[in-house]
Amino acid sequence: MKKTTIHDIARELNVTFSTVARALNDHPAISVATKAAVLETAKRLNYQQNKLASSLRSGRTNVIGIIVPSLDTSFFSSVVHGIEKVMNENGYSVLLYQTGESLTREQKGIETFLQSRVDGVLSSVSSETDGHEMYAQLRKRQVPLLFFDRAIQELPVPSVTINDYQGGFSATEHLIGQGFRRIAHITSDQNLTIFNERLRGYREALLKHGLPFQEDLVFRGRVSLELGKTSVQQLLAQGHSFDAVFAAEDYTAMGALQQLLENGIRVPKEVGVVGFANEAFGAFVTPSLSTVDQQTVKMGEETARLFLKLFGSKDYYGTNPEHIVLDPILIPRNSSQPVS
Amino acid sequence: MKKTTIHDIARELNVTFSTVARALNDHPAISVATKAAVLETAKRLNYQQNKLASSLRSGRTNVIGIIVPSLDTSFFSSVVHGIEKVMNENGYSVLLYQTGESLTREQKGIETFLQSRVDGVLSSVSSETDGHEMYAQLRKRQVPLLFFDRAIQELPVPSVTINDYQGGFSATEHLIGQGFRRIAHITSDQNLTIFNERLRGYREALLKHGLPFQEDLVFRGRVSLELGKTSVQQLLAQGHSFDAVFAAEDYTAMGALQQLLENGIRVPKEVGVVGFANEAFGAFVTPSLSTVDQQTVKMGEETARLFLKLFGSKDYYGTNPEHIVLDPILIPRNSSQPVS
DNA sequence: ATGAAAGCGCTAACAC
DNA sequence: GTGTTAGCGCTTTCAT
Repeated sequence: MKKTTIHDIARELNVTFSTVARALNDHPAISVATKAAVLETAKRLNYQQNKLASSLRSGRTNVIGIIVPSLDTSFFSSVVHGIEKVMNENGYSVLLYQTGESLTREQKGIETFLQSRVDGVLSSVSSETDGHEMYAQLRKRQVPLLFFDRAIQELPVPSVTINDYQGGFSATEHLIGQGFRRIAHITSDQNLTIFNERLRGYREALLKHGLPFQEDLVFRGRVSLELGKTSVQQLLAQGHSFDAVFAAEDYTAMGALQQLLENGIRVPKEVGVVGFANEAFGAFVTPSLSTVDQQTVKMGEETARLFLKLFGSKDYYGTNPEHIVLDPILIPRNSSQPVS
Repeated sequence: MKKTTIHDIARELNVTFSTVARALNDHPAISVATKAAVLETAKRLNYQQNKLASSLRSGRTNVIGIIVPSLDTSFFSSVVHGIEKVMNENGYSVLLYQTGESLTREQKGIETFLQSRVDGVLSSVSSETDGHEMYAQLRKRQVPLLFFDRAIQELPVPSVTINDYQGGFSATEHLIGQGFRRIAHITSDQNLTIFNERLRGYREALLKHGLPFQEDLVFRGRVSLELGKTSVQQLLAQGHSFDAVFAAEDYTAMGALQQLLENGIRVPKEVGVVGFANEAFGAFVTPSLSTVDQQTVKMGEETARLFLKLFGSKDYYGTNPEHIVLDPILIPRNSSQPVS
């Protein structure tokens, strides 16, 4: 089946193809009659506009590109869910690119997006310390860019993030409020702002309440169930006195929780545990895991909305970049509340 | 910054743009010298090929469209993860469309993909009983189509699914093997093949082992934690004698598990529970939840690979459609094993 | 090995 | 209100 073009419709109706084009794009200067006729014929001939041609000519694709480390995590898939939903409602299509935390692939993704002439790029970066140049490319070419969750701070680019500092702070303060005094922290060695900020929140909460910040209570590694377990093992083996664990990520918290229970330590009676991310399993485990919700879907929606708003304004890169910071929500559950 | 085109490069080197085009696509008939020069100049001028133009001309976009109900579920996001990974490795970009289980939006998604001239569509349908026509459109236009997980059986379209029948069968047989005899089943009222097949597997396993299939032990609704709870409540309230629950979905199984425990019923000692989907939480709850793994990432990868393979062959719709059926994997955990 | 020319299907500026 | 015209930036065929 040969594809129908506006020329086919035009021939059928004895008008020129530009009349057809106008009818299809409901241009103001078009008679009701021809418009109706064109629409009817278009439907009859099964016409589908060729967006390649229209984008090539008009310079707009109505496509945005999303860059994420991986969809195989509930966090990013849920953010992408939110982005796609809102963008789609506003007539945009979404190109997806996973980097697997690789800078090379991130590079390639941006290049592809550039070649596809996307109207914008929404990215959660793999590394904040590198990759400035490729993002500068986007700016040079005037392609709107927005960071979500993970931003390169040095770049003046709009962003939607959550207040990880506050998340770390309120998680820690919550533990303190529950009577815990010697709180260990398990975090990532990835040197991403999100983790550094959670750590900073942890530290500040301690200091605010007159508790010492001790480096030897901070454990780092690739956040995972495993890291949670080994950290607790070390804590125990090295005879550290501690009465709570705040892990910067839920799987890690889960590992800590499991290891504590395995060692016959009662949670939250003897040791309190708080995680971060509000993974689905937290509500179901015993004791249920206290955590910090990151409002993932909302982050996606806000990202899309901010993009749409800024894209509408004349000069995307002209004005001071807007930063939306979402408030994380502490979800106190049983693992951190010995009393209630 | 004005975008660089092959004409700019040509001008710079005093050759025609077609020479440049050839160099860029490394055409065989091109001198090593000019090719090097072109490549150097392209890099220097920051040239990025315009895929819109090239696709418009060549008729290939190297873009495929994916249609899923929602990314906000671990199942589909994980499948999409697998698809994108493989497609990307093979030089394709991925357009994403979420339907939210709405037929209208599915319709719109396909239309968008048609207009974007994607090289193929990979879809997990929202409804198997409707939407034949829009998928027929794709065929008419010779756009390769592949179903994954949820297929429309009546349509002769290649697909990658899992053997839900076997999943239901082995889950049920496992419970029987553990000594359970009166096994209730909780499933969806959505009338999707995947659920019907799990039910069929449940039924056949019962019959194979000389146990009666009883309609009043089958509960239907929107699969969810809630459904699991209410089903168990009904089971209990109506005084049904039962000693196990096989839920066609993990959250539902979790609800059942919670309700059982709330009623002081010991799991798996008194009642065994098996779910379906291998959600992350299953490994962490107490007792850990037996379930059936669906090999989500593998499904994505297989989907992509099958597409690539078929796309290579001359006549996509000519031959008999190939169906890949993955084997689900029973994951026995504590909730179903009173003995071990 | 390179050049010339046509055209993919559309948008948009300019006529009438 | 409709027609005419000129591209958007590339691929591809046919010459040379």
